[in-house]
Amino acid sequence: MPPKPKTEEERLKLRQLILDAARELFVARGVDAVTMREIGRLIGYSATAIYLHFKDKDAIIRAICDTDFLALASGLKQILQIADPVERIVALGFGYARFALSHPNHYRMMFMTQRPACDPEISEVQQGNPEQDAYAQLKHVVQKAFDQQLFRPELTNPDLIAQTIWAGIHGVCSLEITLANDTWVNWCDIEARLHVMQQTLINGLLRAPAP
Amino acid sequence: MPPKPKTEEERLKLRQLILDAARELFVARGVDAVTMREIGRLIGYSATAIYLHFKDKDAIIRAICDTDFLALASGLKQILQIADPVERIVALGFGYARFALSHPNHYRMMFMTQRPACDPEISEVQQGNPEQDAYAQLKHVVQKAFDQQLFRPELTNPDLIAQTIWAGIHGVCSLEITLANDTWVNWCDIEARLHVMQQTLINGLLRAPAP
DNA sequence: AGCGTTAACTTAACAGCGTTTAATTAACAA
DNA sequence: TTGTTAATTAAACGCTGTTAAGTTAACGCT
Repeated sequence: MPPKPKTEEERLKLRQLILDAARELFVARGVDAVTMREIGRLIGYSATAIYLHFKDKDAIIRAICDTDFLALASGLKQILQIADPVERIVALGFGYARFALSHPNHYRMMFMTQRPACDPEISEVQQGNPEQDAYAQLKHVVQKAFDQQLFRPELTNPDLIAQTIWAGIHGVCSLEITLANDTWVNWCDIEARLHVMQQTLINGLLRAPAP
Repeated sequence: MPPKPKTEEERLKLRQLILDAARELFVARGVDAVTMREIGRLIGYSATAIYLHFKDKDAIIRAICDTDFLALASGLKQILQIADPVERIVALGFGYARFALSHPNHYRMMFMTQRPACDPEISEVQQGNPEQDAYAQLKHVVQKAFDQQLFRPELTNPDLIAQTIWAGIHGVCSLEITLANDTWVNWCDIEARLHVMQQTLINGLLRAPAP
């Protein structure tokens, strides 16, 4: 409604209000289907008011992604405490997949559309910090297993191993998200697909065959 | 420019002209960035002329996808003649990946955005025909290897195996397409990633360890 | 107290989008 | 020669993200 100098706290509160509304709409119907005017309407402001807090729509998306990268990493954090290195990798994969499949529109936004470069200057996520960066978690866990020489001897690059695991899980999840409702393919149950992928990655990467 | 009753042949020619122009633009800059007016301009017609041949933009996309599904399957067809069943699966994976990585915008259109349901009524691609359907090719090749009991005994569903292979290759390609320019991850060489994924799938799925 | 400045916010407007409607034009059939 | 009709376009609609130009109310200053 009316203009009144706001404290920094109030400004942040409105910023968060915008983010929450945008996230809610994005998650429900996808980024492209949501309009600025709609976000404004939901929080009781005009669309242009949003531009006082975000440069453009992409900035909102980036900010949400940032938060969600943190949320993803945070959700996986406890898995790092599993003792067995192999079990830990598998658990990380399942945790990641659960996130992807239960927040498909989030996941699409984060990993299935080229993000606007996610400027590290701006991003609050500390790249490489396993507390905040899910890829760093995976890499850390893979490195531990690598140090114990659990992988096949021809695999000499832990990064390559981590990226292969990621790609495998991501492949299952992203195909599910984009083509689940496609009649073209006679899809098997998603849980089964995920499980077989996990087993295949383990069997294919580890030195000793799984019990 | 002007109006003159056209033969069916001429109509098809213009239809194809539209498709070719649209494909060129789509491939170069992605579906979303290309406008109807732009397609029209490229072929020397107004934007609205397109609507005499296609219901809407989605219809163009569908038609192009259809053609490209055929092109993909056709490009992979010769691989089916490889004798060794394992070698054949690997070659199919590489062929598929080569298509994805050398036509990223095509691939994005075909496998990374939920297509408008690709009505089988309209589609000219014969679903399940290995001559025309790349997934049918994979399934066929996997089935052959399955019949020879090359896969691990716990893998009792050939569909599940095929879908795992697809997901693995797709995971590598789609991550590359969407996140290659992302500074977040310290990406290994794409060829290396692809190769390790192939090897992992083979090692992880096959009964006997690879030589 | 009154005046200017300024922050917060809105309305109006712009350029562009996909698409629809209405108008134009040229060739054919009668 | 006149209608009819197919091919095409220009104009318009409602939408988008975004910008420019107001409007309004609170504050600091004289």
